Amino acid sequence: MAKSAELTPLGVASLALLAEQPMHPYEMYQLLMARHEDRLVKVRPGTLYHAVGRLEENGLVESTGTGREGNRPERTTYRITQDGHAALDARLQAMLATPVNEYPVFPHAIAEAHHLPADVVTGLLADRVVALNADLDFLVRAQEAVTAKGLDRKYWIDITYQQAMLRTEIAWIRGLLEELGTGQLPWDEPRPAPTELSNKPKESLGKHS
Amino acid sequence: MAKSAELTPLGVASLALLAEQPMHPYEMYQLLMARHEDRLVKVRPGTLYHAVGRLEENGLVESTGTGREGNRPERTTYRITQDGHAALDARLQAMLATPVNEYPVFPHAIAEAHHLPADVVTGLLADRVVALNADLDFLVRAQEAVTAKGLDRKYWIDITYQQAMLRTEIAWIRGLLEELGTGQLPWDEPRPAPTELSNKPKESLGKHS
DNA sequence: CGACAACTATTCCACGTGGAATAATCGGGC
DNA sequence: GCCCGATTATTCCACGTGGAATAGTTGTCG
Repeated sequence: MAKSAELTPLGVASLALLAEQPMHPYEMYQLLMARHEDRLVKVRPGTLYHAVGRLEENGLVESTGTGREGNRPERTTYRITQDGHAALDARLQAMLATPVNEYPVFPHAIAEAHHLPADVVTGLLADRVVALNADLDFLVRAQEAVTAKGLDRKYWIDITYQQAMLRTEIAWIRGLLEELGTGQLPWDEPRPAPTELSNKPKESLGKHS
Repeated sequence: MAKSAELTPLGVASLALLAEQPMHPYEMYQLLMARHEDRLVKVRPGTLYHAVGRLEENGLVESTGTGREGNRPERTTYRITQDGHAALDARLQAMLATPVNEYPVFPHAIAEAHHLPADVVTGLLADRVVALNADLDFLVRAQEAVTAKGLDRKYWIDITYQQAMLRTEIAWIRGLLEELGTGQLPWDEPRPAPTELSNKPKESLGKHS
């Protein structure tokens, strides 16, 4: 059990799988894919092995022997430990309770959008709305599929969350497009003063990182 | 001008600054901080120097001589190139038009939340709502401050976007808390079957990465 | 006027990720 | 019965990030 250093998202996903049942890494990969968890966590085979290796170094999982089937490379099966259960719970609690800024690119993009002319921006945003609608559609289908299957709702609440967020983004962009179209929101004027770097005290409004 | 390899967020921010005016890296750092752009982009002094160095390798910026003031370390001033302007525009357009999955942790957290008992989850979510409300408050203040200052609205539309998203998340969580409270959404039953890894064809619903 | 904190300015190292490389085996068509 | 592509299963390397380390310099409080 080395120093902890915070679980990565893939670490959490792996631990959660091992909490259900012992497995070898490739089986985790298959399960994650079969359950479409790659929509929630970035899953890359290479990264997965590293993630599990780290879990082992930190004593959160341990290998329960290595088996071989035919002439395939050796597979190491892992199981979760007591420490692993504790770490998983702790991390999950933190992820639920504490919002963190993850620096999504879209807000950054609109903040810098004034570098582009208004008509270009409207075109691009219209494209985005189309793409977002496709995503939303997909989520609605997914929800239908999963309800039809009778799967317990607590296993897919994230779908309703993503729908809600998507709908809001679409609505917000539509509003912006409207304002740009009617000229309510002026855009293409030249920028005022280039630099400012005065020495006003500036109350330091700290936020969570 | 080496191979392109896609601009990082900090690369975009740096380029955008140099599009206004030539500068040395530390000045960029100061400007980004003064403008509170670190709310939109992760800014770390170390990373900034690397980012600018890479921009130079790729021919997007070039140094316009190195000056020294007193006995301070040497400062290299950079300016944007033609290629730099093009790359910035291209990247901005892509960021605006194309939604990408950035794997935020909260959806992942709620998807795994069934590992925890219902009353714990409600407590954690209540905490999150408090924190989110504080964030929202902050953004409302920021908006007031910036309107009072008479700053052109196109420079802070991202604030209204973030408010909208925040409000939606809060509302969604409140809804979930309601359902958990009334027992409308059952939670604490034991999980049904552990593994499934059958071989159903499973239409491959591709999405943007 | 001396000490100490904060700012200026940059470099360096360890870590996690993504993607390619490897290699053997299985399934399907001709 | 043989070839080809997909699947199984894992390793390795290059890159970007975050945080610490460094070191001189300005401002401030007693």
